[in-house]
Amino acid sequence: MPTKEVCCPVEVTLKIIGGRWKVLIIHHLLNGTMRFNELQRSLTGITHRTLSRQLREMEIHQLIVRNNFNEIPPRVEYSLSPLGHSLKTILLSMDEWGRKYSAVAK
Amino acid sequence: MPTKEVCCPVEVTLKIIGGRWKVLIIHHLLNGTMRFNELQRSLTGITHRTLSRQLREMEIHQLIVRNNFNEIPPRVEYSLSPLGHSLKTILLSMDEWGRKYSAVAK
DNA sequence: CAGTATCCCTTGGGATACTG
DNA sequence: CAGTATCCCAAGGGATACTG
Repeated sequence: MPTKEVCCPVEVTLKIIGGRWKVLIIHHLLNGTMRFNELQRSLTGITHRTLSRQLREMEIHQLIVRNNFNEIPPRVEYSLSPLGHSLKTILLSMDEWGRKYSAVAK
Repeated sequence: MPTKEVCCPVEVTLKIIGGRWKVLIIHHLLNGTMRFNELQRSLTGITHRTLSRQLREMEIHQLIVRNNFNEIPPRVEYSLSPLGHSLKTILLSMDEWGRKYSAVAK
């Protein structure tokens, strides 16, 4: 497999929301706009370097909107785009299944 | 982060179905029982070593049932457990979102 | 406050050869 | 047919220091 072709739509979605943090970031942004450090404090354990990269990827994938106020001290706000917000259904399904799994399996 | 604690149910689900192949395996098994080589032929590009490991993990997670007929030549069939089958909702949501994403974004 | 720049380490998964 | 055993590599992400 030289090129990792992704053919299936399910795979596309997994590519976009996969990884350690993205779903958590989306989860927090579902409640509204948040600033960078505010997000970092919510996502216990994430480094600002990682948060920075995750947010940029999600911005490129058009899931979130970055609003830089160009103030001193800096102020940048992140919010979900309509596309990002439309992931809510999947997140809810995953939340529900995760609870069931934790209750049923082991 | 010495221990990668997973607190959120959404994260639990992502842990279980994340990775390159699991959703595809589930997708194929939704149509019914399949044998090992049959699965490998369907999942273009996967090596038997990787398929073997993915299936074992999914068996441990109780998503699939492994049925070894103890015949010569060997015959092993894999099918979804009820728990595994209950992921169908999520897969469908992800499929739908993936299609929309591919149509909308870029 | 909101980031970049380096460096490093773990993990997922591929290639290939061998086995009951 | 249905695997296991070795070996290897790239990518994700953590730790830390620095910056506008």
